[in-house]
Amino acid sequence: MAERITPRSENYSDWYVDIVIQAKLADYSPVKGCMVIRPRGYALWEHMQRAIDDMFKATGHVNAYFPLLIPQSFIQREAEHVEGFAPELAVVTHGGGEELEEPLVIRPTSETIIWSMYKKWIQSYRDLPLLINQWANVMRWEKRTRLFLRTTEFLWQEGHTAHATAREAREETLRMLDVYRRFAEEYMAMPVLTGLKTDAEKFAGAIETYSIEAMMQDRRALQAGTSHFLGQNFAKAFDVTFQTAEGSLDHVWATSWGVSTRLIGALIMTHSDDKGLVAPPRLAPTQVVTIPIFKSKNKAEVLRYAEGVHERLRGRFRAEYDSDDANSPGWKFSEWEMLGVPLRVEVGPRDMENNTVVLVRRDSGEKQSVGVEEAPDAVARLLDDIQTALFERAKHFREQNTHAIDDYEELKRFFENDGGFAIVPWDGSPETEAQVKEETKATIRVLPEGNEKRAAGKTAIITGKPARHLVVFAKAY
RNA sequence: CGGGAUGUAGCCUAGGGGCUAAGGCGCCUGGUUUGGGACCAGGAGAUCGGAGGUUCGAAUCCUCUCAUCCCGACCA
Repeated sequence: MAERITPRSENYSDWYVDIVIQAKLADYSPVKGCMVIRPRGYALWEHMQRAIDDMFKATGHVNAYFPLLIPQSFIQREAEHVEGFAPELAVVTHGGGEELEEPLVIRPTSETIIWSMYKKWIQSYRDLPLLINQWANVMRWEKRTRLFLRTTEFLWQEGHTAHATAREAREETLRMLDVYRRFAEEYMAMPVLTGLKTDAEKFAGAIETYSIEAMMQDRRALQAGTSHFLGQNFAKAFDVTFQTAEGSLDHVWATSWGVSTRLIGALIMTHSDDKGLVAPPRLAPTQVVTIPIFKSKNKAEVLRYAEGVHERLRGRFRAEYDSDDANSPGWKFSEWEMLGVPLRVEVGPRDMENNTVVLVRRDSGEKQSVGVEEAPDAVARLLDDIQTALFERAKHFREQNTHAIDDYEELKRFFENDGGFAIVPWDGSPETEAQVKEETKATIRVLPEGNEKRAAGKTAIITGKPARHLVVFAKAY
């Protein structure tokens, strides 16, 4: 058959690309590094957006929209920020057939334009906190792109908040990190580690960066969301001050946080198999597909019966019905498995006779027969079971591939072989971090909460000094 | 950005200076089928990734270029 998927064991990268293309999630565009998100991929994004957006609203945030184009000088206002982003900016130099007086950059992120506006909107502590999110596209000129994981243009949300105190801003940073963790676990069925990034890995312009990190099936880490405590860096760069209740003038404290269409890549690499996409039921574009199985002599009756089954399902679930008689049932089974539909309902003459349907799970292939009356409840129950099973399976996989390693030689061997997450005592020095990266390609993904206490009494790798942190090393995307 | 590989119909592949570019899958029409990727017959679909060059003649040789994949460098 034409739609062959490269097995994961043969070539993990090819497998990933095959899934994206053949599950019709995205396609290459004529422009290097850009991609078209196809309806099935975009539907995944829409379901993600809805869930995340609801969580933002529930935590007091509102949406707004800031422009795509930013004066080049804005990016240069914050020293670290300009250094971090300069190499990957796309710059507009001409408009209306004339060279622009000042070039405009296409936003790689919107801190600068947003803070230039916050300066106008914030005068008093009564204007704070300001909790704004935007859903937008951004552009970063990446040298090596991969569908969903790293593309030149991508879709994301970026929250930008302003607070009266450092404490409030820090709380916000952690609150949103927790929103991301909950979203990843509850909707994507993707377990994540959370924690602080090292200075080497943090956002350009942040004081502290936190992230959620997931383990893909090749045991590499994927940073799936970030939340930054920006301190007063941008407030100072854009001179955003407010008058306190006591009458003094102070710079505003800031956070920013984002997740992107990269989450779709994370979802694919967390759950899918050699038969195609496996989508968690809560986000799956189609949750259940009904496939009638008929012979020419009973076609009309079976179709009538199957349509009745579909009718029972479609109000309650994202349901499809595939009665096309150009393809055999077997072909359809494979096709819908490729597309990642969590549950298949097979309806044939035997079911019609018994007034039953057959339900088949995408994650396990397990089949069961239920009465047609109970089908909707059974579908609901199975979708929940699949959601839970996917999470548990991914969590088990991560645990199986997470090891505490105290010895540097052992750490090197670990990353030469299968790799995974290594919990390692670290002396806290950038030199040690750089040496490990140089020699093993693994980086510190996060410093988990409370790691300092657990590091007590341990000896750091390489230097043999007392460990200050117990950190997670992994090779990353 | 450096090294490697690959671009021939929607997809996969054959053809490596010479006649009308070949096959499989998919697609269209008709018929038979249908509980794990069905079958028969007929049909449509290609300026051989793009540009330039060499030649009487280029899918084939040369140069440049674009894209994708792999390995590295880079990557909040």
